[in-house]
Amino acid sequence: MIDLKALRANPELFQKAVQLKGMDVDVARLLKLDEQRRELMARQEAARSEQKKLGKEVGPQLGKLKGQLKSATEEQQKELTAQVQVLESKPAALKQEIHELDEKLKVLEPEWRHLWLCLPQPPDSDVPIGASADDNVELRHWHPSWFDPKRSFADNKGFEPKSHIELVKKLGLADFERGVKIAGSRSYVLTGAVMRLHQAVLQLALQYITEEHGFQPVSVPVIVREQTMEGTAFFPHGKDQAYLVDEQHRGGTHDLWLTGTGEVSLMSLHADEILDVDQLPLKYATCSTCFRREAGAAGKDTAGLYRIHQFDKVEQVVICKADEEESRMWHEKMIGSVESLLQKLEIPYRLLQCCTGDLGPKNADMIDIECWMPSRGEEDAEGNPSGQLGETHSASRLYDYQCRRLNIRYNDSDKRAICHSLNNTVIASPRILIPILELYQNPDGSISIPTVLQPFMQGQKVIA
RNA sequence: GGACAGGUGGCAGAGCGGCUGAAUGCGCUGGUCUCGAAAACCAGUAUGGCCUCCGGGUCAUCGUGGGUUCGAAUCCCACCCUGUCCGCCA
Repeated sequence: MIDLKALRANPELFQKAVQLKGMDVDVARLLKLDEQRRELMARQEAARSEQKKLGKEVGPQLGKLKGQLKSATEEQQKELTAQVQVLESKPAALKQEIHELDEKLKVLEPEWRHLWLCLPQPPDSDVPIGASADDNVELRHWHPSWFDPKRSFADNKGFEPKSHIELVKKLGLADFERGVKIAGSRSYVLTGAVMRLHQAVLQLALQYITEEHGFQPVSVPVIVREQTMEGTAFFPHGKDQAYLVDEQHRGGTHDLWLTGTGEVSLMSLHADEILDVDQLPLKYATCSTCFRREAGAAGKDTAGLYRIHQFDKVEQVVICKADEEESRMWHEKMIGSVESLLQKLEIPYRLLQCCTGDLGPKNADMIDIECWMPSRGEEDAEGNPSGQLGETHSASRLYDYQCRRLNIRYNDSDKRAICHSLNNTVIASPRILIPILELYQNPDGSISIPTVLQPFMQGQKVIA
């Protein structure tokens, strides 16, 4: 959410932000509604002020007159009633005026508010301008010595790769058919060692981020109120992507929503709180099940574990002081910690600087990480895939955009300010199982378990 | 799911139609006193919006939303939340 004062002072900046992000928000209309709203409110306040003043003068007199009415003769009653009417006429007119202004505000406010909520965070000046993910810019890449994605899989490992789908099917450790039978498209069942591998990678990530990087582990709700989705700025823009728990339909008082990321609840922990500067930065991590409708992705990545409706994710957030340097520092730190985790897992990856068009409404800056997935990409004449990088991580910097909506503030000596927030994927599984399963496969279809994951799998070294 | 009780400032707690943005106590901040501290005493101490000639002005907020009234923390309705007991249950 944008500071309306900032919008009024510099509308061009926000007009440009809308354009850079390829969004459709009528900034001029918002400004106009904002002006109308303030004008109506000013008139209403003046009327209320008058009403209050008048009430204090007239009220006691009215009380007295009405008291006298009870014991008055018929003649006196007429006289007193007339006096009451005179006294009541002016406040009544004001009441009517206030009511009418109220009605006008009620008409105007929903649209005003919607536009305000839709107004995006301007991209940072150093974010490259671009229309879509195709314009994202590679920052750096890394790979372990034993696998260079510049060469083919066969060149690296001496045999042609199987996809993670083939591998787990052959091992009998995943069942997509039954997943679909139970829950519909993009559903899956993991079994045995692959289920344990899924748990292992999550455990490793949570332990790593909490113990080595000092993030506080928190277990949070994944079914939340609409205001929680709105406060974290996933709504209104991302409403299509969230599953609705339609409680009203069956007589409940309010609906609930399934969260698509642990960020929603982690960020909402301190909604409407005024923190002390000494409490900052707050560093939280959670492991939560994430639900995504994948609306608009029909026909895309339909097979396997890449694009699915339900997965688990270790997510980290930082709530810090309103300081650009500090925000940038945490962004770097979080990205660095994920890089080092991927290096422990020995997965080739690259960092992408997302361009303006790929940022989403709430981000000032976003860095994605893509991991090497041998089964993706074009197939050659023999049907062997080229391999391709696939998105597995995303690190966002939001300045005060999210905390303003959530109303998370802090006291610093005699100043009060809105906090900054950041969030980042530590690991999302099963998607991360794709590079792990495919890169660590052996010619016989067995899968070696990465060394760092073995302690989380009772020392098991191979899935066969 | 059933039956009660209750939601007021940082905390405790009064108020139950106008004098109440709110008594009192605690806490916190500053000051007096003191070699220093404690105690005592004095003063200050909610949040947000709008306007401002930057002195201030004004409105809203006593769980939330409606209503009654010239006027609501106070009366009425709905909802939310918390506590206690019973039932069910991972």
